[in-house]
Amino acid sequence: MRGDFSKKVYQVVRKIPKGRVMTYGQIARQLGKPQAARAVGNILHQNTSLEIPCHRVVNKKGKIALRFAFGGGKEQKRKLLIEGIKFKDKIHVDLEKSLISDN
DNA sequence: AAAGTGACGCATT
DNA sequence: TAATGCGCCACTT
Repeated sequence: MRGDFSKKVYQVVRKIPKGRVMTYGQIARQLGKPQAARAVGNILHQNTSLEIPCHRVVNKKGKIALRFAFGGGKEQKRKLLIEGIKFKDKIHVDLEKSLISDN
């Protein structure tokens, strides 16, 4: 986590409440860089810190990260289920229920 | 310093 | 509706 952008990303991710999720794009937009969704994912991928609830970040379709840092997507899913987040299928969370609104 | 990478997302087929 | 293409951007080599 060298750059400023990383810090901002972590800052936002830390604020995601338990039981809710955000998309990479939302985070990018919230940081004023609507085109940086991919970079956000990249940064979270590198993140190994357990302090940051990066499991609460999914892509726009609600798909979890299959190559999650520890234990792959199954670990991410496990964490989300523990928080009560509902899944539409094996790899997609139910965004209608848990996605944080943009405003 | 240039080129490669990918936990993305939108447009186009 | 599913596949593919491709621009984007922080980070690593």
